[in-house]
Amino acid sequence: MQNIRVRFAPSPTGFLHIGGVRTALFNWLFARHNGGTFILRIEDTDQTRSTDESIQAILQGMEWCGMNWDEGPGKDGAHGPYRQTERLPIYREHVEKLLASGRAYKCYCTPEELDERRKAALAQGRPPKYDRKCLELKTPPLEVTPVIRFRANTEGQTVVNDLIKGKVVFDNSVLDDLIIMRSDGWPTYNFAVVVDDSTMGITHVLRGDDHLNNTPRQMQMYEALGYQMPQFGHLSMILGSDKARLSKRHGATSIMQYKEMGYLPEAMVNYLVRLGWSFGDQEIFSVEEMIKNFSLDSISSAAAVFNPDKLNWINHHWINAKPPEEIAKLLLPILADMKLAPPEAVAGMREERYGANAEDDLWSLGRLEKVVLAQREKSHTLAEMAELSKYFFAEPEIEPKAAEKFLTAEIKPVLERLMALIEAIPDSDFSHAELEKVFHTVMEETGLKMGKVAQPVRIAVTGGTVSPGIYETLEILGKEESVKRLREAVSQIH
RNA sequence: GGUCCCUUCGUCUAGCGGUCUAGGACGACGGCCUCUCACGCCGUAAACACGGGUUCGAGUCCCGUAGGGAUCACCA
Repeated sequence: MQNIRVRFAPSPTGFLHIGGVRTALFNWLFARHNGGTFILRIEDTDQTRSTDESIQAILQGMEWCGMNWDEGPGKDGAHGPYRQTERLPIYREHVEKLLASGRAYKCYCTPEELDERRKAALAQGRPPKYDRKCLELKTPPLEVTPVIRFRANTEGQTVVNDLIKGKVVFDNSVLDDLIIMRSDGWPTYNFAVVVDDSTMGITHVLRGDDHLNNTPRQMQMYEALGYQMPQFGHLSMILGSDKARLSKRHGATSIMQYKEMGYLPEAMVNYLVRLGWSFGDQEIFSVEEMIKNFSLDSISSAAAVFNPDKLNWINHHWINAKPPEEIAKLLLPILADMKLAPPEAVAGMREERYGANAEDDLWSLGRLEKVVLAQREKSHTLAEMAELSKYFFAEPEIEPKAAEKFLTAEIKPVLERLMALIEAIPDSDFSHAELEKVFHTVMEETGLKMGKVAQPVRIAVTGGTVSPGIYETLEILGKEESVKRLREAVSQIH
């Protein structure tokens, strides 16, 4: 079998989009499954819209998702360069070839003229195709810098044997002579992709199905250039809840926004791979499982609606499946962003000195891990986990409604007794087991049930009615802090 | 508007002519568990867009219709 070479070719005109990530992912999985080569190419011929910032965002996004490229920016291969702006001589050379063979010609029509004629055609109900005015032009106007057009074959049909959509037939009469090089000397998309994909030895072009209509014209260029045709596969789009193409108004669309909201790359990739691809009834996939089982023929050809609820569920799964220590390391910067941890704590962690010493350090890795263990089953995102864990890192404010209901005069002596018993626990033995004994003692003495005792304590130490198990909560807070908060709460009861 | 693509529960999907009284998952609802919230477990409701063919037999093949999407730039 031939060595498979695929590519992801984003244009750096914004942030890396969720849809782009899925396209990249399918290419990457296809390459990895088949032991092929995955290439990252930057399509930045539109100088007015491309930015270096966007390139960085793309590289970051790819790296965060764990999609490594074999050739591309920072990874030179035999087929570079991998930025279109660095490939100008290659495009020029190919244009010359087409000009020489008569498959391309210069066109002196101005954008204004073209626009006018397009509108006129549309008004008369005719397709707005270029009229080939300049094809046989004898005396070119000197004051106009020409563009180069590809001379399309408008006879017969072009058949795309698409890997995903199946056989798609186009009448060549729908094609027109499109511009392949602009007056500023830069190639346009349809031409640049063909040149790049051929010269980079791409064997399979897997891209969004918004490109399906471009395929017949690109196929003609392969022919005209004498290049071997790759196989095409067109992936369906990702839609928003209203079935319109996913965009900002549906919420976050940049992959790095998801990182900031506390989604794990494992979850994003897992969610995205299941959007349009399936493997029996399996929902949860590790990257290894995806690579092992990935196949083009189980890709759906229908568009899929992006569902945040399911993403949350998958993220929840991976938060619980990943080692707590790693989650703890990811949680800390988020706490810092929320002003619940000092920047030094984050810096300390990066230096790996962190958590080695102080037991009383609120942000030690060990303590953070306990928080993770206590909160992860109720967290859909790391941001949510941080939000739920506020009271472990700062004094809580007690919710008035909860205080009114649970911190009553009747419960005051119970809390006082409990506090005394907690204080009597030796520092060295302040554990789940000892706390349990204390609670049971109080319950026996008072005849109260667990719920009657636990809930006031919970409110006293966390400020609210929701927290992990009360023993875990107190243990994480530590003896001193627990007693302090209880005392404070009791003193508020009159 | 032309061309192209798509159409199974609200959503992601299984299904590749008989095993479909259509399966799984998210979400919803109900219950169990329980110190709160969750998790977990059990259960319920929920779909083959419509109409014609082909066939002994169609969710599965073909053709229409409808609906949705994409595309028609000196953007990619």
